Amino acid sequence: MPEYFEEKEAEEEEHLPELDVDTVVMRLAPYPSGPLHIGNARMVILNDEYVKRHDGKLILFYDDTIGSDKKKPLNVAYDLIKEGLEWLGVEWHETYYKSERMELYYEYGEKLIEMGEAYVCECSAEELRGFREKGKECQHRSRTVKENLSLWDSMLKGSFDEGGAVVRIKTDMQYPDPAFRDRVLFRISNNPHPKVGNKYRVWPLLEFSWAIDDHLLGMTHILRGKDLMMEDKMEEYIWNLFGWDGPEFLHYGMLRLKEFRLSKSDFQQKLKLGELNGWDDPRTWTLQSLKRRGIKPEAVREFILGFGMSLSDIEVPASKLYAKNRELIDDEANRYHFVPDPVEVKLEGEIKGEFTELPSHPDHPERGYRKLKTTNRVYIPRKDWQDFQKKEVRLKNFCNIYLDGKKGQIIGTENKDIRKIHWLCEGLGCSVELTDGSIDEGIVEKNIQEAKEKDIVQFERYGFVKLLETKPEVYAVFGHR
RNA sequence: GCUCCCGUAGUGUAGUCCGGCCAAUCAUUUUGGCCUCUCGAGCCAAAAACCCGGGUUCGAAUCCCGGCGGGAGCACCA
Repeated sequence: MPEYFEEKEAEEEEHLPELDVDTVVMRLAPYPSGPLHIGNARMVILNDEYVKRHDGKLILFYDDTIGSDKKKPLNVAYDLIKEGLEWLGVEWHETYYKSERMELYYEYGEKLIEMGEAYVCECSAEELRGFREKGKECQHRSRTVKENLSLWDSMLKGSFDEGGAVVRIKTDMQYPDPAFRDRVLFRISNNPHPKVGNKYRVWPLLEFSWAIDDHLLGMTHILRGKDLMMEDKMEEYIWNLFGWDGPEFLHYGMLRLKEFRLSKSDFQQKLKLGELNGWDDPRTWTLQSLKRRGIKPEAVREFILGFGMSLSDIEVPASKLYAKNRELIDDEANRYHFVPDPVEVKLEGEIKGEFTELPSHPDHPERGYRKLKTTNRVYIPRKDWQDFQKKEVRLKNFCNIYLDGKKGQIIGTENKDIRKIHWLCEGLGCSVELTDGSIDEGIVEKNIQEAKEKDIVQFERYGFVKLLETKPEVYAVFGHR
């Protein structure tokens, strides 16, 4: 099977621009508010891919600052993220946590204040926004270094309430890009942190902590979405102040899955409310959920790599991912009959034999055949039962019938060139969990108990599913058609 | 409103930096046909694109200017 993947990959043209360097040091910076989902996969895979191609070093750096009320770090997320990375085949060499490096950020923050490049600001968020829009300096900006240092000390000691003071960098309030004007470097939060509890109340913001760490850890390239381009400029600004040479930036455009728009934090919310069954609920599109649906990590990787490093903002249908996955699983997935929402039809006419045989896989007769019992009571999907009323249809590998209400007149057994439907005369109860969280109930052939749990199989004319349980009844998760 | 980014077939993508080999690549999609006792897979064929307008040039998808369209940022989120 690995050979099969290699062949496929060789065919695949990949268009990642080459880096003109010997080796690279790069980082993955997930925020632990939930497991990785398909929307995070681009960041992960691109970084991993570049590092592998250049035989470099990849650092897993949990970006676990305190976040916001809407976006809180979550203890279970650390492991869920790791689990997702391992599943994707990402190889990283070192692991760091922002929450363990707070003293470092304080140290460099203080340096910036000493240098007169940062100041403590007591404006409210609204005031700050107003001044930023107008391009005006607030009254706190002109404080002396000494004042600032003392106020910084008060911040650390806890003399300010949440929202009471922030540390801002001095750029230029006239700077053309309003987003860049005197950005906040540190702020106060009383929220407890899953790893360090209430030990710290003053937390750095993304661009500052990265400006420090990207330099300290010797990053050569920062690969991030183009939504973070402004953060590049901020990091560069800070490196300049310290006289550091910074890594190079690489960007990719915004990728959206057509059928998926929510964020990790949204799911955290829904999970609490019981609207979702878990972090691997198909509606979350987490890596865990994809695994559960029988999506192969290789399919995800190829899917992502197919977009290259394009800076265009794109919206892609999930069918594109499914197409990749189908290429990978069609060959291995054995076939079974599953009749959702079964309707019983009474056959009229002679039935020859008690069984019929069907290949486990049409392209692989060597895998053997499965037997299906044939009686005069047959179950077919309600959809087919409706569609083929007053029509002739073939029960695959069994017989041709003329369907009239709940009766089926047998009119032969030869393989005629008419539409074929799947059917069952007996079966096991089977539930299939769909992508929208609903369940298809039906019956499946008993032969499925030969399959192993976690196997990916195809329910003929229905789709590829992953078997979660086969005994006593069958529980499967729908992958795709 | 301000700043930045992007704009090639239905959807993505290659080509854009270093203009000609691009009457534009590949995948997917759709439609035919073949094959197959699945509306799966496979094989063959076809459909289908350089946002618009100027300019530079012998020559522009590629360079310049101007529009238009889409996205992101302007959070004490990441």
